[in-house]
Amino acid sequence: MALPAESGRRGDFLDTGGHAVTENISFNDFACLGAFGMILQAKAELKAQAVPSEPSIPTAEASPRLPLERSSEHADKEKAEEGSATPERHGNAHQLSRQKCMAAAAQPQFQEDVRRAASQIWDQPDQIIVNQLCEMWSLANVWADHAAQLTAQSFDEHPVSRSYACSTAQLPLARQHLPIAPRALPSAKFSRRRCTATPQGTVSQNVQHSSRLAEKLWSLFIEIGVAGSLWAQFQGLSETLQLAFRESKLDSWKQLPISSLSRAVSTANRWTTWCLQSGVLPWKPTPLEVGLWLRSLRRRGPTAPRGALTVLRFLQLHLGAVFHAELDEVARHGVIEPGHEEKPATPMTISMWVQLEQVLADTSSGDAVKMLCATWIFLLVGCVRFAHIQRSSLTQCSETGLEFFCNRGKARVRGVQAPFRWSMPRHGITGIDLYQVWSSIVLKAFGELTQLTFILPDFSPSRVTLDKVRGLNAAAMPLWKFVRMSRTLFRMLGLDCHHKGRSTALSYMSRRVLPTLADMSNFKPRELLAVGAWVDNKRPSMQAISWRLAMPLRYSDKKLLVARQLKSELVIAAQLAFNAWRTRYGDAAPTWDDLLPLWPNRALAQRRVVANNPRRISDVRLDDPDSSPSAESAPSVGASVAWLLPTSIFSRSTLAT
DNA sequence: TTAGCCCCGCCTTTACGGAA
DNA sequence: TTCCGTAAAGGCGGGGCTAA
Repeated sequence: MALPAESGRRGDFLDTGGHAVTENISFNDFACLGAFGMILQAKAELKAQAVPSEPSIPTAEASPRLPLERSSEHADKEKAEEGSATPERHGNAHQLSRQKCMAAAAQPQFQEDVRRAASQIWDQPDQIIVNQLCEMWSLANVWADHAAQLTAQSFDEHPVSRSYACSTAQLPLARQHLPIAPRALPSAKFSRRRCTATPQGTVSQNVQHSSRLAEKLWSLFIEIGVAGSLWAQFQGLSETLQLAFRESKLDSWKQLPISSLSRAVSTANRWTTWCLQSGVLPWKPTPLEVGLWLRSLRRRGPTAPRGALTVLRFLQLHLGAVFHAELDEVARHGVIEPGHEEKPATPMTISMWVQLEQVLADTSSGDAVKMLCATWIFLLVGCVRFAHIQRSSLTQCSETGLEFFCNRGKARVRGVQAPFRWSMPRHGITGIDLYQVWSSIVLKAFGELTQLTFILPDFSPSRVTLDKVRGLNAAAMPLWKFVRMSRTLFRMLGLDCHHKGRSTALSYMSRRVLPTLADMSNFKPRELLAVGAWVDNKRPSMQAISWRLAMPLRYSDKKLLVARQLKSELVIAAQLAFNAWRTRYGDAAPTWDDLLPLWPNRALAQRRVVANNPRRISDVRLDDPDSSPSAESAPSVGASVAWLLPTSIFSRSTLAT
């Protein structure tokens, strides 16, 4: 079989006998191949599970290499990383992959699936095509990895100098668990407090607020009246249809976040106030007048004009207000000031990570403190946003990992924010069982986990400081409170977190850790994407790569498993590096840069992950929907427990936003 | 393929009313 | 008087999309 000569171009695929399979396979066709290729791979693995030499993580050894032209420097580096990978093993892995594909293709139902999928591309797919699809996928997957990696390297503007001087022989026999020294909290008055549950909902308050704001927007629509672009159509409707139009508008606005609605209303108020003071007709402005208003906002901050222009576009779209936002005369005033530099949150230090886990493991820590610490660790090892954690339900628990369902993601597809699943390792850098600690508190307070649609419950009573918390509310803690409570906690622990010169507790401190470690581990582009879907689209190469690589990830049946194993690998790597640091330098707190020379190679970390995963998740996964956990069945550390939630949970609406 | 814009949810800060 | 709860608004991150 031949491969397309150049990435992204159309090309012919030839079978081994030199016959053209088809002409001009486009990238879209290739995407389709990827989709059912994943199906194929999943089915093949089910059949091939008995093969003992198959590693749990897709390592370099499991992927046959293509004869792509590569620089010797790169080849040397990769060789060093892969360690024990040999041509023989590559060949064996390739052969195994082919065998698995053929085994899966022999199943009648699967052949039918592939035939049906193939018919979407070719009019009359025959058995040859079906068979060739199997083989094409195994090579295409590897080809995509290499093409993406080479492209990424060619666009890498600021290559990081990495050192892999620390061989496995130099590392001490890394302990599976870091020592968890008893750590007395500075303020003992709240440390032993246990929490009780207090039912409380916030849904109605949010709905009422949304309704109020939506009504205000409708009032603006009426106020704009004939000056608006939608008014003529609206007036042409019958009274019944005008009511229907109003209802549809209100409904659509209520679906938007409250912050967006309130921003639209307040910006409209500021605009009309300025118009009043400046003698401008607010709903019949000239482009010059709108531009001058945007320019006047510069004193509020470097991005204030851009934010205002965004809202003007929103008002144009939703209310029909005419702000001429599409004209350059207006838009050029709504830009960020040149020279403005973004300053993202600094990743949490490894010392802080360890310290939070030590507090979590300390039996003298109170429930509120433990819940805060657990949330920080969840954010870190899960590599998710705080808002997503607070919209997530635990759906599966195994010996080595947890799987969650977030009922609303960030990405929008035609205006709809689709839900998504995410996974994380069950154990932290110190080896602590995160599920055990978290679930014991939640189960004690609420009696069960299946109805919980958030990770961190709000504290009760309201309006109290951390030391006076008595219980947990059946509602998600809002971000502002998490930040405030965390600042208090960090202050008590003597942790110093600053951003832009201010003491703070940015949730992104946690979320940026694993992507940083993935970079230190020299992850491949697709692996980076799997860890946190962290895409730098300001680099065009990465945008293209993210599209290309997201496709097979999206369709992969094992993406959660792969993501969790990659996250586990990073946690283990950090653990090994930290142990090496302590062996050499004692208790001195290292930065991530300090750990770079001690960073273990990937093969070592992967072996450790495999050693820690005695059974694959597919082995312990249960299909019994009644096996949901309860307070009585809370698993203990090391227990072989796995369960699934009933599917009905996925259709449940969110508690609070 | 690439550069760049659009859009909007999320993050963070600030200000203020009011409860403790 | 202190500090908590909340709203408002600026700022940031990143997916979606398209013209060149």
